[in-house]
Amino acid sequence: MALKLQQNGYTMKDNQLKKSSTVLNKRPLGEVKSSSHSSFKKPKIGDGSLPITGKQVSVKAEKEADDYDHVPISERLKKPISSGNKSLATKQKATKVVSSSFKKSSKNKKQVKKSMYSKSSKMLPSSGEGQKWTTLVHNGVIFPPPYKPHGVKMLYKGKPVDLTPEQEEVATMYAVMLDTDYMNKATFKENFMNDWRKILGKNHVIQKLEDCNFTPIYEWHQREKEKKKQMSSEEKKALREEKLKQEEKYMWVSLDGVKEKVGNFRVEPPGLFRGRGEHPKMGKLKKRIRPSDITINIGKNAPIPECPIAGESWKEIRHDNTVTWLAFWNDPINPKEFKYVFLAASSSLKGQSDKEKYEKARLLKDYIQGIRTAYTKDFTNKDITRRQIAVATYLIDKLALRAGNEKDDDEADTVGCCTLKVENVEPVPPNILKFDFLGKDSIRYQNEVEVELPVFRAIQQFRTGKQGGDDLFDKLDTSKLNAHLKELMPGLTAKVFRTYNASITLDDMLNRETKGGDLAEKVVVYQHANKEVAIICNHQRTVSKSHSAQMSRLNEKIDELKGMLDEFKTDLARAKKGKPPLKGADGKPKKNLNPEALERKIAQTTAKIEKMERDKETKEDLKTVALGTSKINYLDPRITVAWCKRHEVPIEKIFNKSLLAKFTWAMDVEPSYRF
DNA sequence: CAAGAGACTTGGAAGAATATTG
DNA sequence: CAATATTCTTCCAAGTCTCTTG
Repeated sequence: MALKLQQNGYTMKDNQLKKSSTVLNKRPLGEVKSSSHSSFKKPKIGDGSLPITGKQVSVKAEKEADDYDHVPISERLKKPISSGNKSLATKQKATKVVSSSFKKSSKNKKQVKKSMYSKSSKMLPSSGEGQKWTTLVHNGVIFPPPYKPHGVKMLYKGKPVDLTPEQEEVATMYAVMLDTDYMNKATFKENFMNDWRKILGKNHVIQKLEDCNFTPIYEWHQREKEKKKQMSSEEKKALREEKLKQEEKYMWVSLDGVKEKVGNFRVEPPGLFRGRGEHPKMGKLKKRIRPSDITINIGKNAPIPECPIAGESWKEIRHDNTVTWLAFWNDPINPKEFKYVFLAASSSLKGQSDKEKYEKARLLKDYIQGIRTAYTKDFTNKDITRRQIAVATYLIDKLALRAGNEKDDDEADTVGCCTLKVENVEPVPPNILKFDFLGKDSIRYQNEVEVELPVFRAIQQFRTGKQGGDDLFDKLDTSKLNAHLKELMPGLTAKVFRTYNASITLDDMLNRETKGGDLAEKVVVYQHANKEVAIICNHQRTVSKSHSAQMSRLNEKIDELKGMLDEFKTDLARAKKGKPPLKGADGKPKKNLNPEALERKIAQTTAKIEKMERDKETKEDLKTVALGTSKINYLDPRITVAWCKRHEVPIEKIFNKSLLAKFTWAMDVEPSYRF
């Protein structure tokens, strides 16, 4: 089994989370990197651009393997495993496991020769508490290119204005957003103008936004976009490769000697802050980040990345192996907060904690009965805090609400469970609760649920004597709630319920609803379960601009097919009597078909209509539901993998390339796995 | 224990790439 | 094969939760 997990050069022991209290220690490094596994670590490091010192890792760089990364999986499968290139062979193997449709897992278990690159000797199994890595080598971050002035003049009171490049840059940020909804937001415009004015200077010609006309710049930008689109695919490709070449060295790190992908190695470019919902800071200028804003975290013996901007230097270098970030800078919009550079989701570090997340959720399975019994009992506890904790936990469990931390006044006004306001929950006798609030990302949550009478009464009572804007749970916050949850189960927090409920729902539905049928039908079963979870978690998306047009086009097509069907039917009736078919709608005579042929046509058309009706229905059904978020964050991939194995569904039907990479750790699960 | 710093996961939208269709 | 629809990827905002400090 272990051999199959090499993509990231690591394996994980099953059941790292046992029911003991030690379980929740962050990363049992010793276990993860036990020497028996580490000898199979993908030895690929360096690639020549990562300057790895002998001290860091005693492995030679292997260049060739990299190009291989860009070969599609299907292509890779065709190539024979080259025994001459170890890293290539290893990689291939890992890929094969991922992409094969579980024909026979033992086939993939061919022994890999013990690698000379084994690092078991330096994998100190006793790595300390909270330690995330031993060696870390990377090249820092890449900066967006400096601003290139275009010289297109905007108008002020109808007259062209000269702007310095700095002023023009900010004007262009605004002009480019002329066709967005932000133009209808007074806050956005005001914040923008305040920040732009600082750059224009006090006595600039431009004083009022209302007198500005950005359309020349907007139109210039549209033309540029069009130009880019019209570029021949050959030079598009050349451009892409050029970019890739530049970024190549920033894309990878060597973590404990293993080559891993970086997530966001590009420093965020300057722009206007696009806050969601009614964010008080929307439109503010997000200033350019310079090297002197950036703190780098890197292994002690690794060379300090060269600062990519000549004459400038990093703010600080740290060697903190208790964290996973490679770099951070302060968010220019909210300087109290940080922007981190982390490894990609496909990295072992992320995979490791992802697995731990699901193991914790599975642990909740064993406690959930007791927890539910306990909070049900507490619905009527005479201690109001206990009562509020009970009801809040109930809502988090039953409705998959988020915890609801306190928010500052300079953020959008959204709520979660603990921050629900009286006006967000309306009790409708006898026992219905009507929820209506803005949650994360200002996504609206609207739901009417029937609840147990004690819950209903408790909510009524929490509301009495309060204003609409007052906290429903006035005795509660997330830290109190989580502190309580931790007493019920080690490591339990509010968000675990979301993971648990999402995954258990998937597992349950897949196992109840898979009834055989063909591949397509099974995929539909999966999508149906996926949709159910997305609804529970309130994962929404805005309906696409062209949705209604698409729907009416579908309707037209269906009508057209129905017309054809009618024609076939009359023709059939006539053919049975030996008469020729009527002329078609276009007036042209039709081929004289025999009744059997017409019967077939009718059957075909009927099937086509039915399929289109179904497609139409699912399309309408899913127009506001986002399936991706739950797939990425809430559904234990092992449920999916095991189900695919049991029902001979190729995993690629469910997971795309990135998900396959993200979930390598889940690929060798037993077909019998249940959440 | 309240507030704040810090680090990490989760989220929808926009843009890019790819597949489908007319 | 161009236009359109779908899917994937990137972007970065917005959450959760822990730990430290006073």
